[in-house]
Amino acid sequence: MLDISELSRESGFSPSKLRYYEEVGLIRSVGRRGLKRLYEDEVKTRISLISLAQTAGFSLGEIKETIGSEGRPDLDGTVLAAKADAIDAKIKELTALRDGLRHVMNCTAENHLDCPRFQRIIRVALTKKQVDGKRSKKNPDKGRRN
Amino acid sequence: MLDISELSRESGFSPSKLRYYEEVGLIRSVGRRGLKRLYEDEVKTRISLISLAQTAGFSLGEIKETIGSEGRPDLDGTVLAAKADAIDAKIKELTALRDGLRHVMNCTAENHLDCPRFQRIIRVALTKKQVDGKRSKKNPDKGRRN
DNA sequence: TCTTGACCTCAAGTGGGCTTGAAGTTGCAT
DNA sequence: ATGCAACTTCAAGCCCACTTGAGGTCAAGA
Repeated sequence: MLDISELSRESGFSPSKLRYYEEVGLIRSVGRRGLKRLYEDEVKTRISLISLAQTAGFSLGEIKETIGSEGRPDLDGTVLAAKADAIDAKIKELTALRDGLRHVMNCTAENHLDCPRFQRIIRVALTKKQVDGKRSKKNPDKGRRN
Repeated sequence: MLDISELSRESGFSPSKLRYYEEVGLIRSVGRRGLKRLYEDEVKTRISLISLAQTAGFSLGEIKETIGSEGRPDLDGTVLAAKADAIDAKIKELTALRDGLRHVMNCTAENHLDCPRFQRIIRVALTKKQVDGKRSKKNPDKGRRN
């Protein structure tokens, strides 16, 4: 059992952030000591998980949907699998990007965007993403979601 | 040379997004055909790069700072190296997260947050992050930036 | 008992990254 | 010459993830 300031100190999350997460149902407190919220130790793992998932680019909504509001809501296997696959895809993109940057560092081309090697690296990373495929016919300014 | 609708179609970025990027100096057009902006082909690579960098969690500001407003502003090697390292760190986190999720999928523990294997995976991912170290003394609600 | 300081709630504000909408301009086809 | 679709600008709006601020409450110590 920890209060909010302990949890904040140990997790590196500001108290306001912790309260906010509780408000949106990502974590929960299990009571009060006076006014102070009390958290179970478990919540530390939960917070770490949330932090990682955010790094992976998931929204709080997606995270909640994946890990549930309580610990239990038996994390649906297919959801988890989908997220794991999404992360895999992201890892590939990041790897390509990193390689691209490292290449640029010791590439002598004056304009790196013209460097064929660089372009290939970037393009390869995105062909995976191109599963997004095609969408709206015309393009009267509307469209896509990224 | 392409106009905005062609670029939009080929890149999957909405016209408004392209105009916005131009406004903030991430891309540039090289003239007009009538009213229409004209872009060089180079900008496609640039856009791909921006997209990847966003996936990696960088803000538009950071991206601009890294790849410059024009193609040239000779991408500072140390900045690039730092970004590459940051991406490496992120890859490690994502890998751990993915492994964690995959583990949960065929872990029989009723509450996965209690599963020691899972906890270890998560913890390992974050110890890398703990370079963030310590900060403010007290914790009167102020503090940190994540 | 009184103060103090760390917590509390709730509403409003912030910054990033765009999108939307109104009003105007343009080139091309009729 | 006229219409119209596809652009243009500019300001305002929106969603997300929080932070900030005002005003209130509590419990531990002087």
